[in-house]
Amino acid sequence: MIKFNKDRRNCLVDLQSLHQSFDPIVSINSGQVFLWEKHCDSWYGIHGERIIRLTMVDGHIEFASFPEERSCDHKMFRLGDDARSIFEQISRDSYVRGLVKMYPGLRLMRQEPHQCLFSFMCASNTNIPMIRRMLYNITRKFGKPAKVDGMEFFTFPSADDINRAGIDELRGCGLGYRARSIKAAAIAIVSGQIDFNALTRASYAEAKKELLQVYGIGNKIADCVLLFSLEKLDAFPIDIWIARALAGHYKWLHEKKFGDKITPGQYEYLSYSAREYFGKYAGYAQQYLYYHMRQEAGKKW
DNA sequence: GTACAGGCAGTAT
DNA sequence: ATACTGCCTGTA
Repeated sequence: MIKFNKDRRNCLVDLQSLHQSFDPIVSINSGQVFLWEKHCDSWYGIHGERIIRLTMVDGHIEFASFPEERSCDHKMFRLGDDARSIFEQISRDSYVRGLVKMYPGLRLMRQEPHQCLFSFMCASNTNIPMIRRMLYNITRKFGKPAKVDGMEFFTFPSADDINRAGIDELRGCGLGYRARSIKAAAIAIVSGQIDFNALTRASYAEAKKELLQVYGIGNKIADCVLLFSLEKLDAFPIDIWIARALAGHYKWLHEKKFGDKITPGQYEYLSYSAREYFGKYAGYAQQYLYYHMRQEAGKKW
C-alpha cells in the first residue's frame, strides 16, 4: 500500500508488497525528493537515467522504472537492509525510539552518486523551491527527454554531460555561484579523481577525505553523498536543523553552543559525537531526527 | 530597502 | 584552530 500525506512531497510506500518481511512503510528521504512530482495517482521521480513511477493500486504499490531494470526497487529502497536490526540499533536511544514508532516507514533511499552530489551542491545556502528549480532546469537543459505515460520527463545528466557544459550555461540554470562548484565536481568525476565505486569500497574516513579534496565539497555535502549513495550508513550530516535537534534533546551536547551557522569545529564535534553515540546506523537516526524537525516546523516540500 | 535561505572557500586573526 | 566575509537568486 502506498500512502500520500497532505503535504504532497511526502510519499509513503508499503514494503510488505515489495517482499520485505519487517516493516511496512518507506518514505523518500530529503535528498531525492527534489525531483519527484505527483501526477494523478502516481509519483514520478528521476533516478539517473531512469524515470521511476510509484502507483497506488488496490491497497498496494506498483513500482515501475523506465527503461525497466530488474530489482531497481530493491536497490533504490534498500530492501536488502535488515530493517529490524537497524531499528534495534538506533532505538537504543529513547528519543529516536519514539520517532521510529511515530514514523514507522521512514527509510533511506539509495541515490545515484552523481545525482546526489550535484543535488546537494545546489542545496547550499538556499531553500527547497530554489533547489527544485535549479535541478529541474539542469535536467531539461542537459538530460535526455523520456516519455512516460504520455508525459515528457528528462533524465538526470551524467557527469560527462555536465562537464561538457560551460559555466555560463550552468549559471543559466539559476545556479549562481554554485555553477563553479558543480563544474569542478563534474571534472573530478570525469577525470577519475573521484571514483564512486572505489569510494563505496573505501572506509568512511578515506572516502570522506577524497571527497573533501574537490572544490565545492565540504563536510555537509560529503556526508550526504556518503550516506545516501556510498553505503556509509554511519555518516551523520549536520545542518542547522539537525544541530538544533541535537542541542534540544541531548544534554551531552549542551556545553557546545552554536548560533545560526555551524563552524567547522562544531561540525566535527557534533558529527563525530553522533556517530559514536548512535553507532553504525547513525545515518538512519539522522533521517528520523531531520524528518521530525521538518514536520514540526511545518515546512512544505 | 533588507534579511534570509538545509554551505563553502578565501583571507585574516 | 576560529572568525569574518562574499557569493547567486528569489521571496517575505
